[in-house]
Amino acid sequence: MQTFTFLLNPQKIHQVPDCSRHMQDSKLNQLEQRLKRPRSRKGAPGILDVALRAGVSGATVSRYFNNPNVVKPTTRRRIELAARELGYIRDRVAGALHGKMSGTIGLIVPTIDHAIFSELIEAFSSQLHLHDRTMLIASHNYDLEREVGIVRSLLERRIDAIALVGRDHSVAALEMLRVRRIPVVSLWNAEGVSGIPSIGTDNRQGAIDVTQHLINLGHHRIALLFPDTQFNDRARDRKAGVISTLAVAKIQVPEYWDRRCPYDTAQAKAVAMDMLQRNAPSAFICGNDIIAHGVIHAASRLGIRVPADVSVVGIGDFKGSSAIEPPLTTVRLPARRIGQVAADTLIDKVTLKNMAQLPDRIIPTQLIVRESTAAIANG
Amino acid sequence: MQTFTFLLNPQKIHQVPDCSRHMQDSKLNQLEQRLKRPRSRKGAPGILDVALRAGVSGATVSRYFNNPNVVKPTTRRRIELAARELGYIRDRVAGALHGKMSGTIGLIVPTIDHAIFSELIEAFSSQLHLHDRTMLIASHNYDLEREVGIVRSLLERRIDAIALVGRDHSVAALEMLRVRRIPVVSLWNAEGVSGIPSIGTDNRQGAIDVTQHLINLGHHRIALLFPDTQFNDRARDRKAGVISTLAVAKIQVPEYWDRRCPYDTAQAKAVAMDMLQRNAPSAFICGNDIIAHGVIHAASRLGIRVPADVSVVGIGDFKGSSAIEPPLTTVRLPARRIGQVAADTLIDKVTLKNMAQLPDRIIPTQLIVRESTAAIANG
DNA sequence: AACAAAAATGTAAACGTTTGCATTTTTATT
DNA sequence: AATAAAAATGCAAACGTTTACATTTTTGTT
Repeated sequence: MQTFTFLLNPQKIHQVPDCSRHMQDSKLNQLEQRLKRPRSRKGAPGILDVALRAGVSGATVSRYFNNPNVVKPTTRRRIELAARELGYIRDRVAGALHGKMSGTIGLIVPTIDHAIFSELIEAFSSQLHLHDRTMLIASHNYDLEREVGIVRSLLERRIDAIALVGRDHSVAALEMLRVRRIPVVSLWNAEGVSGIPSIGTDNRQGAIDVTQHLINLGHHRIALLFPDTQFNDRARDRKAGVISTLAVAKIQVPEYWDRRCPYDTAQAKAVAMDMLQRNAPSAFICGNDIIAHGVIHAASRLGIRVPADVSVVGIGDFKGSSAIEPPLTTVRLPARRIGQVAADTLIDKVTLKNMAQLPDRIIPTQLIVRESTAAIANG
Repeated sequence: MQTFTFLLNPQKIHQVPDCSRHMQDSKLNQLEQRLKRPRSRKGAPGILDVALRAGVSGATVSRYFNNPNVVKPTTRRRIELAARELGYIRDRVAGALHGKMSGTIGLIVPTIDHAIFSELIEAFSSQLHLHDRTMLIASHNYDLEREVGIVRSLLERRIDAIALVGRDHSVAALEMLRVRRIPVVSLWNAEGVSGIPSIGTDNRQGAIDVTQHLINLGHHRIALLFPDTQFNDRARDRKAGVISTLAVAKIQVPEYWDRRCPYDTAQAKAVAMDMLQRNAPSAFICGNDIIAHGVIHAASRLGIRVPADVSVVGIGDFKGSSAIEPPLTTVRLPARRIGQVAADTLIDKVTLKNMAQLPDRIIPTQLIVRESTAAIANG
């Protein structure tokens, strides 16, 4: 609620921007310029305006902003006052030019518009803001070619560090980052890629947990509904976990129960309805909660009771999974935590210049048993 | 998939940029440094390295990147080659310093982790990328104080323009933007704030449409489930639309059917269960789809049929609203379109420097009648 | 072939900070 | 009070581009 007073000197005089040898004029002009108007672009005051007003040199003002305690308290107050009166805002761009950090950190996600990533993004962004950093974010829609362009674009903006979601990345992008020694972390997966530390969760383990849960309940007629695993390492890991666990229990999934399904509730619902009407399994394992929601809706539409007639598990514990009817048994992925840890890690790396390779951080998943699963009646 | 070869020319000789008298050591160091590594920060080549390799001046290289068709095709190719060989990446920070646009545009949203905003964000971001711009995004969680800090922070990063979601903004923030003549648009609402053009949708009209739909079906025992309207102008507009439409139809909403409900399916479910068990209305109007989902789940849990026993409408047409059982009658808000138009508008304003006040853009809503509403049996 | 006009390129001064070094002021020590 | 040491400040050269303006090269015309 503080009031800024923007002092604009009305009788601005601008002389010719004389750029030639004989410096006499030039020097004078410069001086004049500085006296007459709040110099610098767009009428915004610069560090020198503040300095002038506070009766110190620009260097001192700069120091005041970067390391206040090296300037004398008296001076400090004068600068503070001057800055406030002029409505001064630092220009980090100019600062960054000088080899300083830009204060921006990049985040590349497959897509922003996705329940689980938006949680991650929000957490990452908030954590950065807490430390006076800004986030540059971009999405590539699972297109590694685009990822290269995005990395380049972020590099052009001098990001100090970058977080990449997923394990599959374009070699060119990684190489650009390596050459420039930009700290990188890989998010979401347990194990990272060559030389890139990862902060993530064990997707495989999460999948194992829900599968085992179903097996424990006596299910063996189990259907799988997973997204395309080719360009999605999360889905790949999860499905692998499911398959291996089922194998241990000697459960085979016939081909017509192993269906591919995009990340979309409506489409999942359609696929599930089809399956439920023909040859219904006793349980569905879904690649993520969004798909699981579709299955539950499909059952609801067909009057098939969950969990009495069919059990459903998801992976993710998205918003809404606890509220759906019946509440969904799933495995919680610590999206917020990952975002937060990622931000902290990168800030650390940047400020401490600690180039030591960090160990991977695995943040555990958690099986959440709700009401969409039950033991089969005739075990 | 192309391979970059990073050719580092070891025996580069550069003349001493002699600045100052007694530079002996320093001079040596500098020279040494330049011999040892491809000059400039972090081992990344600069525009001058490219120029040297291509046998032209830095100016020409700069021109090549900013306006290729002013350099002769022959030269163009040489520069292109040199840049590729060195793995050169432009430094927009340095460019921006020169008064050029920074190429970044800000977006401030109440929260990123929100179905409808993340759609908006994704669209905005994609559109910017299409035009080689980058998005700086931040969220303030409905805290106007924080908004000031965020605006300042974005300004420090020299954003070229900014989009603000909502109509309520801190005066200080707006003033900072005004002084620096940063193009601003206000998103989401039909009418903007003083002097700020808006790109949005008529929330009021959307609310009127769903309400009228319900009235047409013969409902008059109607309950309202809205978020707190104090810091949320969208919710405020919507509720106002509902109330006025009901008033025209001479329908009163008793206080116990006018309930406040946060933006959360689980909590909406709880509130709705309570209402359905005591004194059930014949229809629910929900402030947004998320809340409507909660109501539908509540009914499902209690064995109350939708729409046979109770009708439910939402506002928003979020992902999942078409797949829920029963599919939700709601009004579609053109989030993606708003994001896209916003991006285009701001880019236009920045590049054309067209400071003429733009007219507000109202993108229409659309009533989507699905299966969660029905005429009441005993009209 | 000579010349003017147009196109391409080079030169060097900005852009708004930061920071090493030099200088001044303050504080502590005798 | 004189001096050394420490703290505070000032000076001016970076940082890596862009862009007037000057200069050179190319093109077109006769």
